[in-house]
Amino acid sequence: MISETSSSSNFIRHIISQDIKDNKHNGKVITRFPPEPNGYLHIGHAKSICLNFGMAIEYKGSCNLRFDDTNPEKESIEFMHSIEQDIAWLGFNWSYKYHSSDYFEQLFEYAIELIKQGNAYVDSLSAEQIREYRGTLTEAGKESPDRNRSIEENLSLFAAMRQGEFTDGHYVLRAKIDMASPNINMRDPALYRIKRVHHQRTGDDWCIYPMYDFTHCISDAIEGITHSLCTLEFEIHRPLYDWVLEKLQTTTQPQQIEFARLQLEYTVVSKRKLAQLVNENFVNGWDDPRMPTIAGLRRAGYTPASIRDFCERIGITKKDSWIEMGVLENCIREDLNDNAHRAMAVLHPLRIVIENYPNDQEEILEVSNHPQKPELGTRKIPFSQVILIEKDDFAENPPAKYKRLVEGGEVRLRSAYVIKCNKIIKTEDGKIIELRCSYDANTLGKKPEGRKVKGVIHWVSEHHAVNAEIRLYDRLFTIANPESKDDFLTVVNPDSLQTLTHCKVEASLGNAKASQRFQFERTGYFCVDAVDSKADKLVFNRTVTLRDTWS
RNA sequence: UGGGCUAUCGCCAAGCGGUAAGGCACGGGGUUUUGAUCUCCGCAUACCCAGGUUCGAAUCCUGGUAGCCCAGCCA
Repeated sequence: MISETSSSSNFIRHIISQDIKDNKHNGKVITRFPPEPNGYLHIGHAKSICLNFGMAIEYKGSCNLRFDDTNPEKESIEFMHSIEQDIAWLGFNWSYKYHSSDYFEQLFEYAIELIKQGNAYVDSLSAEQIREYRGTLTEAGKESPDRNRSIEENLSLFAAMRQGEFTDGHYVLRAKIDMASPNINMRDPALYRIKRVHHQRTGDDWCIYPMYDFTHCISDAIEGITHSLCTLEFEIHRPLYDWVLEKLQTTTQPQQIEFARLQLEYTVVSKRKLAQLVNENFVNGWDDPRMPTIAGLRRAGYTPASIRDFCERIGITKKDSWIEMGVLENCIREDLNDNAHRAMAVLHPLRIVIENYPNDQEEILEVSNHPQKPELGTRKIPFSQVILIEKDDFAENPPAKYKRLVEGGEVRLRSAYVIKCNKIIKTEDGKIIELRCSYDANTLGKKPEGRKVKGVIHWVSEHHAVNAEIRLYDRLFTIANPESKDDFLTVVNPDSLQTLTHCKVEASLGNAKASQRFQFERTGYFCVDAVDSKADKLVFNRTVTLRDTWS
């Protein structure tokens, strides 16, 4: 279970702390995470999950998972499964799992209660008419001719609605509030609609389904939720939330509190847009490592702890804000820097023959898995006459301050010897295909005598290295706010994925397990792709690069 | 121009009448067999603007300005 150490507070903690002090809700804290099962969870949901479960943990309360499944047209069991999996992966345990549909019968009874009070009525206006009658932001709406239908008639009509005696959309149950309210949500909002759609859980039991505004507050009350945390766009619904509970005199009165939703630079989070990226093949599925979905982040190699850390760092406020990508990246770097084992992988191999190293010799070097953490153990790395280094780590015409290998220069092979480049071998058309070097046998684990060697580069033994495919991912969009474009697809980054199929990784990586994470020294953090990597065909995804203060 | 909400460093964010925390980013020094990590230092006389109250205001009052949200039988 996750324990929370909070660095700075936020307004929701203030409210909850005060409520506990006042013994409101008998000092209890019960929250809920209420996703609609109509899509995959994304990083924005992670913020809400961390908040709701986090408050419950911090205040020794509880948090329910509640599927808000009142619109069967868009929802499915598959989405429920993925949502549960993602929450569990993030490290949270719900106290109870509920569905709004569990309450359909009670909701129906509550609706009848409202009708009996004279606070709801069955309306025969069409959707278009209701829109016209609603008025505008600056003009009051006008009352429906059905508004003063008798309670008895409303009761029998509503019962008939449930019995399936009317076609879809023929009637709607509405709250009777105030058609002149400056808050449009209070202008007799719809409570129930007729919709003959098979529900994933209740099957064909119902042909009328309750609306969000009616369902959510009552569901909260039924579960004894104390603090109903939701995003800012529901703020304007709060008077309705409170109205319903007040009229119904529910035994508990949950308090709705709104916070600003997460906006992350270089990403898009709307379901429609995410679906478009998948359907039009800009990415390879909902769990593509470039997607801001939890599944995508997981496949990219993000850890649950790093995402929780991110959610804690960005804070909770009511202010619209944009979080820079660097914050998320910093969180995963910090985690992986501490915990990922180091390894060597050559992405763009360049062959080196060490001429003074016996060609039939082979050494097994014992190398630390983490330079600062000996407790993470060691691994064995073979060294031999022919090795592979990164193309970039040799320069025929080096830029200023270049400290890797140059002709006639020396460089340290990480965890091995210092070598000197004696000769460049080129093809007829001038391409460098090989380097002839010599090594200083007296530099294994010790500094070379009489000179300083600044550069350190990674390498693998050609004969022992394992083939791997490495996928280099970059941000999916070329501008910070893709939503600001009329067509966000025009700002998709064409270079967001670079697939390298001829990489060579050190032998120890041959038995890496699915999803295992590593730091490939000097190049970044990578994880074994959970879907495509096979024993005979390793695939690594780049989670994030190392910080680079040089280029 | 109806109503609701918001405004503190490039990006986040504490602060709740006693004289601007922290993180990310950025700049610079040190350590280093990863140009990584680690470490040290620097980074808002100032809190959207203008008045006012107060010994004292980012915090209270008044008046502005800007941004976001609401007219689904979506959530």
